[in-house]
Amino acid sequence: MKQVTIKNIASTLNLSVSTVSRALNDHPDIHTKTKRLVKKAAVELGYNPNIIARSLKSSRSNQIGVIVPEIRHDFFANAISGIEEVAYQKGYTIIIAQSNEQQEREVINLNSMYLHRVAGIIVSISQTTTSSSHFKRLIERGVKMVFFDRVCDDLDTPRVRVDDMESSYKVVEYLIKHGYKKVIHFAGPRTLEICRNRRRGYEKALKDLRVGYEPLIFEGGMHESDGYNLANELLKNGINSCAIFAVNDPVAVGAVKRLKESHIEIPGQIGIVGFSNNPITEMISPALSTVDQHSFEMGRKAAEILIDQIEGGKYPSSELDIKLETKLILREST
Amino acid sequence: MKQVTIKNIASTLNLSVSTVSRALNDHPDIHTKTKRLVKKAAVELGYNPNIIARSLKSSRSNQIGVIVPEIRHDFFANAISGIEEVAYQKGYTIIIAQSNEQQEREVINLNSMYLHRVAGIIVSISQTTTSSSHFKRLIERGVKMVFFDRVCDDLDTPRVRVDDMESSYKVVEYLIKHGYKKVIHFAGPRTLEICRNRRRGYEKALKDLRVGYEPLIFEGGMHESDGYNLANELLKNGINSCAIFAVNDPVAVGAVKRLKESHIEIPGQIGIVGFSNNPITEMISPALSTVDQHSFEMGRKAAEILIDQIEGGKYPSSELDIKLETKLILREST
DNA sequence: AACGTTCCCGCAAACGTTTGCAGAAATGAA
DNA sequence: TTCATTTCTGCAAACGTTTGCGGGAACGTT
Repeated sequence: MKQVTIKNIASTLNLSVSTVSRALNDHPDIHTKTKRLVKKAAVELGYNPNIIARSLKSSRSNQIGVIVPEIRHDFFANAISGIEEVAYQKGYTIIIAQSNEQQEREVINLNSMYLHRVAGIIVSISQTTTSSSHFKRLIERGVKMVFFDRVCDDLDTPRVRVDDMESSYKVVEYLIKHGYKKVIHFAGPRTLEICRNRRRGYEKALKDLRVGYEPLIFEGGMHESDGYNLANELLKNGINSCAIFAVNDPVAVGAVKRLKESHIEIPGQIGIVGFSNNPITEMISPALSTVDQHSFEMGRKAAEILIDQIEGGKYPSSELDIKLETKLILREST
Repeated sequence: MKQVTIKNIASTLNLSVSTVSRALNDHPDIHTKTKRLVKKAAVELGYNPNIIARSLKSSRSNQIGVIVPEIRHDFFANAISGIEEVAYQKGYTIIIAQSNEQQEREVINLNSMYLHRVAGIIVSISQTTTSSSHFKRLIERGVKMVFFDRVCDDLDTPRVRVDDMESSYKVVEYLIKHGYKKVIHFAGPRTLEICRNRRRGYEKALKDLRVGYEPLIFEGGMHESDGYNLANELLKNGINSCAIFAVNDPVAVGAVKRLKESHIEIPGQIGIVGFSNNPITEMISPALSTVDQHSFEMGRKAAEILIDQIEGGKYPSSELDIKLETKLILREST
């Protein structure tokens, strides 16, 4: 079935294409009687505007690109849900792509979005991203970009995140002040600023509270398997009395798995805290203490800022560095 | 910075636009020397094709629309991840929208995707969807559509799902044969075919195995809060020795929550089984028995079929009703 | 009645790419 | 050298919409 276009309406009503277009768009130059006629015919003929044609005329689309490491990851799924909510309300659609923690795929995804002339892009970078040149290139071409959670610290774009350093400082402070003789950090990759900052917060808390021992840091990735492996390493080192501050919930959950396998009492022998507040943390046994970073809200905020940028809003991009409040949620694992 | 177009390359090389376009697309009519010149100039000038213009010319895009009830729901996040993997490999991008379990929003999302002239659409319907006319309308206009998991049973389109009836039959059969004197079903809304089929499997198993009691069905929604409320109702009815077969994992998890609040022994007093195999089921205590329906694979399969349809593949749409194998995973809750 | 102003509509270019068809140049055979 | 065929490139329309600008009709004033 052929699609109905403005041309069809025009020839049906013996009007010109431009008159029909203006009538459909309520242009003041068009007589109200003509407008009524055109709109009625549009409904009768089943006319639907072609967004592709509109986008070509304006040289850009009403689409927002979203690039995250993994869609299935709770935190990112929640953030995407928040982004979609705002985009839907403001008349934008979302193109989504995952980098699978690979910088090369991130580059391909970014280029694809550029080729689609998206209105703007929201990104949380992969854990292997070591250069921001692919982002820089598009920013230089005028593409609006907002980063959330995992950001590039050398780019002058809006960012939505939490104060990772302060939040992890508070976690470690809490652990120390509640009797844990030793606090260990399961860190993430240094390529990620959130990991560097969470690590800094850990180190600063130890220093400020004069714990009298050197920082004990185990470094791995951001997945359950990493937490599992680091806990394994911990046990191999004969450490079975401490608190663990894990870089995120999946790592914490993986560690819990391994500790339970060795019948380590949580929190009796080893306490553990994650970061994110994924739904799973409430349900595992023991229920996991964690830092809530409001992923849905983070997504919403990122979308609001990006759309404000796209629509020529009030804020210059270099003035936006939104830090959402976090909240330490204490459950059974501490 | 203005975008470089074929026109810029053409005027730089003193060639026509059509020659440049053909050279870039390796058209056999163009001399290889000319092709080399054009490609070199394209790189030097920083040319990027405009996908919008291409899409206008072909009257459609290389985009796949995906509509799910909720992005943040583990099952859907996994399925979307699987869809994106295949789409990425086959050179498609994904527009994503969530219906938030509302038929009206589903209609709006569908129309938006039509206006964007997506190449095809993958859908899992909302739990309030009672009519398929909005899908029918687009199918009649030639839009390729594939449903997964929650399908419309009156549409002649490809579907990817599991055999819900058979799978739930096996669950109930297992529960009965392993000593549960009474098996109760926490059902989902009847508007969803998966819920009706899971319920049918439950009823058929009871009948076939001549349990001597009537089906005991509590009906609610598909979320944790529904499971919590239904468990509350169960306890209020004074039932504290049985097995529960829940329509999906969130409902099962919600029920577990409520039962633990009342210090009911799982599986000692009440056994419980979910459906899906979300990651959370492995981690809660007790670890939840469930039916694995391979959500990532379901997404992959739906995308493969849709792209095959788009690219004029081998299978007529009315011959495709893919049932993925399920697997009963026994954990601590039974 | 004439003239100036306003209203209403149409022409045509533009956005960037693709492609059917035509024509000029090159090539080979007679 | 001439003619037929092949090669290579260009013209221009098309996709569907938007919009600057121009012109004819209607209207109001003198």
